[in-house]
Amino acid sequence: MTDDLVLRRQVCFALYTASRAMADVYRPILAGFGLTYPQYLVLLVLWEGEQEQPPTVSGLGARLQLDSGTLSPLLKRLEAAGLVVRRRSPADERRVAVELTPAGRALRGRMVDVPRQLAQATGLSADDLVVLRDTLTRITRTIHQHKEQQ
Amino acid sequence: MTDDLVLRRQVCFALYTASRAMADVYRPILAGFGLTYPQYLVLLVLWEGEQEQPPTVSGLGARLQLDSGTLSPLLKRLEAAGLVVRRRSPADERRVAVELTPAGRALRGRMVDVPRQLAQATGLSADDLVVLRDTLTRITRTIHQHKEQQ
DNA sequence: CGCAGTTTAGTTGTGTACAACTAAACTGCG
DNA sequence: CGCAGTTTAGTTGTACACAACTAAACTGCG
Repeated sequence: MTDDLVLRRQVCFALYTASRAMADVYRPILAGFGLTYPQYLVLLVLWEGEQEQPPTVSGLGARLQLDSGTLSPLLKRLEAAGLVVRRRSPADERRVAVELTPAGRALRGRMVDVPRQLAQATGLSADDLVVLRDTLTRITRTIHQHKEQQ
Repeated sequence: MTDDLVLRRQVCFALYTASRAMADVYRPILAGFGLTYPQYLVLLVLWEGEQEQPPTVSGLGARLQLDSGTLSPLLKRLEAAGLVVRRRSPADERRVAVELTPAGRALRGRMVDVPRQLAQATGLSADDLVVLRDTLTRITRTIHQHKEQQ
């Protein structure tokens, strides 16, 4: 059916628009901390792993589904902002460990309220957000699994 | 609770990742037609409005939630590809109408199978895709409505 | 040990996104 | 009519994304 080539029927359009609408909500909140949306995601990963070994660039990439072409300049900017340092691994000099600075660690404390602010700014209930998140996570996993099977 | 600052709990991350995973599925399919994902969305709008007046740049922007900073260079590339022409409105010379060329119209016929290919490539059922799309559309509308109320 | 093949981070080039700005064209009020 | 204010598309600058490539470092097989 040629009717399928209609904008409002496309899942891609729905996802694309929803993702940018959500980014619009985050942007002003994160701008208050001098961060972009992907930079915030990198910091979330680093804050999570505080007791473990600091992740490498490719480790961050595996977590966020981003390659070095995106992460290298992004990390350079986080380093310039004084939030992280990059250190070549002595054991394997191809690897670069990304570590939080004291300022990067301290930033977490100032951002604990961000998830609540976000939920408030979207006008969505906590339950709605949880259902949406879980649906999306399932969909993403399905796509990735299906890709690997080819 | 500081636990909220955990990657997998963030709706932004779920949306961001799902959107890019879906783009990964579309990319090779659209590349076969020499198109990017946003270029395809612009064509969907143009194909839909074939009997009406051709939309202006801002009309396309309203439909896709994109501004001239994004659309102007994108349309320039579609024009270079021979798929659209841009024409200053004689009645109001600020406006630029975006029209399909015969090649742009013909492309639709060659792309009728794309939605089916996509559904196949995601490994999701038609029902899953419909539910996802409707959930996302609802969420996006909620965010936009909430923003206007401020 | 030696070296082909792989892994890793970074660079380059293209194409979005979006904020801030510009310039041209229109509108309406006095 | 005249011009302040608005609308419209385009430009500039910054920051992702991602493909393709590069160079350095490691690995394992012969």
